[in-house]
Amino acid sequence: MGSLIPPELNLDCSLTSETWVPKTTGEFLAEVSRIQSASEKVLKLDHYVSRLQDEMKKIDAFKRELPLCMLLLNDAIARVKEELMRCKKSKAEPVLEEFIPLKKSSAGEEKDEKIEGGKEEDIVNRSEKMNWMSSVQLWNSDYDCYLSDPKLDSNKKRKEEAVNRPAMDDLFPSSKNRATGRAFAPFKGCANFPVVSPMGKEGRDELPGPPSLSLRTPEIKNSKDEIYCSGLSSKSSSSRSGSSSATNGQSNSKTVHQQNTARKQRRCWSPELHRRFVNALQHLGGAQAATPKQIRELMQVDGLTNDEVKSHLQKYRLHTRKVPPTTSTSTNQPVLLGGLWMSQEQCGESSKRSNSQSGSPQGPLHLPGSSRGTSITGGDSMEDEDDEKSESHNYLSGRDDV
DNA sequence: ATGCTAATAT
DNA sequence: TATATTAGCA
Repeated sequence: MGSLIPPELNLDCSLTSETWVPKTTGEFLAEVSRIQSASEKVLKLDHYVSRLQDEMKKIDAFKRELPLCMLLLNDAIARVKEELMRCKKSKAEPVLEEFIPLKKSSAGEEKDEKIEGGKEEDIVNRSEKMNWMSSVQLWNSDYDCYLSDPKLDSNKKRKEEAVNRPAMDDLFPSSKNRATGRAFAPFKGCANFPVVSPMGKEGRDELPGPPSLSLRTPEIKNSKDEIYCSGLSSKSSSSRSGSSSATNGQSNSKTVHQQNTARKQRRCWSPELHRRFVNALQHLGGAQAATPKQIRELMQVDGLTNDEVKSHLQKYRLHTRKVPPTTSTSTNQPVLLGGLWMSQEQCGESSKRSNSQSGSPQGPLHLPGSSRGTSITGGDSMEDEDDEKSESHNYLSGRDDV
């Protein structure tokens, strides 16, 4: 392989008389500026550019994860190239050399025109840059889609029956950070969309004002990061989202394999959702006593269906059965149960958010409950769930695993 | 409507 | 392969 590498890219330090010592772009430029010989400057700059490009190639594979690195690198390359150009120019007109201000700040515009004589490197560069740009874009849009219109798919997702369900869910930033990377993605985009109660389920309507939750099941997922769970969003707040039709020109059309069988999208039970569920369960007297319908009503989650609740309840029962809930007894083991269901929160599975403290900045989710209307403001930290805390419950230690 | 099982997707 | 969730049936 080495043979393929053009001399400029060769890392072998021996090529250069001196050992290559990494310098920051600023340092490097400053150093170069001290060089008198224009041709030497060009040489150095060129070399530096090569190195930068070489590194760029290396991290190319991780550009998604390292957008900032790419950016910095790109920026550095632009700066150096700019300088390179100046030098080359000045080489032509040596006289002006001293007048040339070395300004490093102007990274913005890059002129690709290379004087190298139109070597292919030039092309490479350019394409590389473009490439990078596009990838970033991709990334963004991708994400965007994800936020706003999951419907667009990405690779393989299952069917979208989504038709009547506006896409959306907001995600829990907290729980979402997956190692995969989009950690830094801006979540501001959380879409709470206007809730629609698709199913016209009776339930929640009766309750008073409600911050009922709108919860939609995720339309689709990317094979990779897919899992975004739906969060809860308050109905009232919604009203945005329209814009999201960002059907960015992604190549989403890729694999939309819609299955003929319109199978429902899996309901993602986010931690919050689950909390509500458990909460409701308690109000109703336990998993065994509660009925799906009642639970659903108590939960007041928009879009949640009886079937879903039923299913979840079933699973819940199974799990609790496995690990005998020593519930109220003082001996409760927070452990098992908690852990048990934690797993279920796959949605947020990797949600180990560093901030162990309050642990749940999740969303603004208030129980409608007039019962506990208090904590609106500080709502975040401690959940209002009185029950939950008092109960020693089992299960949800959802807040933090630390 | 609820509970259980089979089917199916992840 | 195991598990989670959905679909169907009683």
